[in-house]
Amino acid sequence: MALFDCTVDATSGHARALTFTTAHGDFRTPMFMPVGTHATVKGITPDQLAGLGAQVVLANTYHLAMRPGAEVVAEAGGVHRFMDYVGPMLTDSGGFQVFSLADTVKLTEDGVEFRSIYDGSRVFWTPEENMRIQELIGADIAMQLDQCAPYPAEKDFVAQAVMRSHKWARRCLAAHTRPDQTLFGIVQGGMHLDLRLESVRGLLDIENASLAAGGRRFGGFGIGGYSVGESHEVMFETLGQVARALPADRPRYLMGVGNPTTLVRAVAEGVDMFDCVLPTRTARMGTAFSSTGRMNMRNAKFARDFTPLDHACDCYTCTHFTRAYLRHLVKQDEMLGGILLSLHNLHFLLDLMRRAREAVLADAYDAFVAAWMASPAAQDY
RNA sequence: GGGGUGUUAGCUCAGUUGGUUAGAGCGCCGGCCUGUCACGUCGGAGGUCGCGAGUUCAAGUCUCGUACAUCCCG
Repeated sequence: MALFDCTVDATSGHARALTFTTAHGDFRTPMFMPVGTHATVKGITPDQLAGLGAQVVLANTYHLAMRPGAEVVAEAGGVHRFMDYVGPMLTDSGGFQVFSLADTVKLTEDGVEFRSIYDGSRVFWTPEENMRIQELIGADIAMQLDQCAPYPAEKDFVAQAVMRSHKWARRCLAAHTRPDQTLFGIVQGGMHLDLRLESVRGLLDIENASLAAGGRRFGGFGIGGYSVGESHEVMFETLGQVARALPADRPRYLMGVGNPTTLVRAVAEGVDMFDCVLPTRTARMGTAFSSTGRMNMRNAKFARDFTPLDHACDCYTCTHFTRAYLRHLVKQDEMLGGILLSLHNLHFLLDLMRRAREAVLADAYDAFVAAWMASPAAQDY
């Protein structure tokens, strides 16, 4: 298969199983992508990521551009060689960070000006500059610079964010040249279905114009602007229609979502890819996903519980350590606690998506969802 | 034997010229975490202020006695 080809291996209802080709290997969906903001999935070595069956790993353009600098990563031979990860990688544009981290953001006709959280210096990003940085970092997939509206927000404001994201999408697509890297456009529009569908149409118009001019197309599409504080039900009111409005021959990536039940349900709506800090961040804070629901390993009830973390799990953590020991590590603030829980939580989501794919291939995804929703694991949704 | 100092939450300590339901840090218990500035964050329980007596409208705060700890001098 050629670079960035996407094959639909199977469908089951709206759920899909895709194979996508990159210069660092294929990845198969449905898929969860571990987040490694600073070119490291906190506490987890690349060997361990491979062992977990991770496919795509994320890094963040904002953070890497500020430290150590995109040029340093480029000098190292690109982000893969820099962190010694051999599989596919994706960089978020950092647009989310520009708006969520900086206290003062100045939008101009040409781009966005903000202050670096690292040293307070002024930074000005045009879509072209953002593409240049992401090409220097060198992930297999780059994300367009976009504006993610907060929630709740006035509809006019959300509409403006959609318009701005479209302008930036056009310029990103035009500026993107690296042959071994593909670019994903991003759908915005908050919780408004009309804006969402308008956003999808806008991206497809931009793509068609680009192709007509001999330019590139989007390798896939991010669905941004969800999981920003709204309830799950509010998201699901529009998510399926938005996902299915996107081209069926390319991956749909729901950005920032990592709740197990949300993943299971979103796949049923036609979403293919996810990323989230939830499994690793909550792990470092002492929380574990499990077949019986979330477990706060700081709880006193585990002090003398010498059974495995999750009896139904075969990850390294669950096959080697007891709840009492894990609680001890977490309570004692030992770094191994966060590492072992991160390994487990990542395995949990990675394995969940592997089984989801099996279900799609067997055209039994409805049953998979039903079984999940009826299980104790879905209780904390 | 004489003198000094101390005794307030599980631990280490704050507590104004005596004045409403005695505080902090840590610990303990629990919640949160969704395109990671996250070893973060929010909340909760827990003290008859060593003990006894007194002065006072009012004592953790003053007086006396006493127990314990600790230091110094014999």
